[in-house]
Amino acid sequence: MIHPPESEQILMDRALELAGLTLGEVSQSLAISCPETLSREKGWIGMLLETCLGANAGSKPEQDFAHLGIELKTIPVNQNGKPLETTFVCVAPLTGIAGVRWETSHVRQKLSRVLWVPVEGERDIPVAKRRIGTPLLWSPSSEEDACLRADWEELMDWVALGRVTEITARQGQYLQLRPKAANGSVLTDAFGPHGEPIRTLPRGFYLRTQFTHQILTRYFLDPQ
DNA sequence: GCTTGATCATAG
DNA sequence: CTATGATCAAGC
Repeated sequence: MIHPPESEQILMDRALELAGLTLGEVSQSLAISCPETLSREKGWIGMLLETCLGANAGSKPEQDFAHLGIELKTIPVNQNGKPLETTFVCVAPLTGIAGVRWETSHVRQKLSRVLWVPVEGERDIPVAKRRIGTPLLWSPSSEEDACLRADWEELMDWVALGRVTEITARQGQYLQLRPKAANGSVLTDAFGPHGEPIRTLPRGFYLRTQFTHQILTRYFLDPQ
């Protein structure tokens, strides 16, 4: 077990050391077997990187590096550095949301500071041969924060009005709401349009690829 | 080709 | 079931 990094700089140094390595090389050094495909282990890359960077493994509802206030996100990209998938942020609260505000929302807290680690994600590259890219530490700009807030407020308004089942992934410029469950039979509590209790699929907030692409692009074109 | 809706593994 | 980690794959 690798111990948690004592500082942001140490975390970045560790992440930088991984840049250029393949997932096969990294997993082998940790004696972890690398799957042929991610179809049955969709979170494998994220777990692998958590292990090498010393994140507190497990399913605790807090940031990966809570003592540093940093969340780790691996992101699959193509050869041009363009994200291939949306990025899951957190589960959306469907009950007990009276009084929830953007400022104290889980979305904003999770995204307050993120260590993005791009990883080659094209499916024609064997998992073991996919290379890890240059990491980048990001916090939302005031513009990005405002955009996310607008999307979040619209989506949460619909939830508050009992319209969660009407929400589509087409809503939200950068932040969308989609199912987040093991399968279609998983149900959670929510409220319908007349305030009546209903059972519906759990939903999660996801960042569109356009948004994460901007983050990666901004960093490489306009480093701080 | 890209997005939306559906789904997979694991821990507690 | 809910939390963590996400990608799959049908359909537009």
